[in-house]
Amino acid sequence: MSVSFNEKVLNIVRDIPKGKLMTYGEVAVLAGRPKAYRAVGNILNKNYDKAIPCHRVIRKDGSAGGYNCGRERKLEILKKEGVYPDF
DNA sequence: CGTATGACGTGCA
DNA sequence: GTGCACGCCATAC
Repeated sequence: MSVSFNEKVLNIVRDIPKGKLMTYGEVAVLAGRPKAYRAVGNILNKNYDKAIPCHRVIRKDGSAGGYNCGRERKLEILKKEGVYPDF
């Protein structure tokens, strides 16, 4: 394994285009571990990077979940992006 | 190494 | 629709 699951997740999340929403499950699948959605959240939580739009990663329910910078901030950004999860 | 925790997901009452 | 329990993976202690 040249790359760790952690790097893959961060890479995928970082590659999320503006106005696009992704769920932890989707990211986990693209990372190669469809059942590691738990780990995906943990990785983002501990490895939150400024270049990574983790605010574009939400739950399957459409809920924002959480955000290191503040859950409200996440919703604010999503709303600004025009991708507000109004499910 | 084993237990506990966490930005989750699904199932059942 | 809401709440609780179980399962899954990675990290921390």
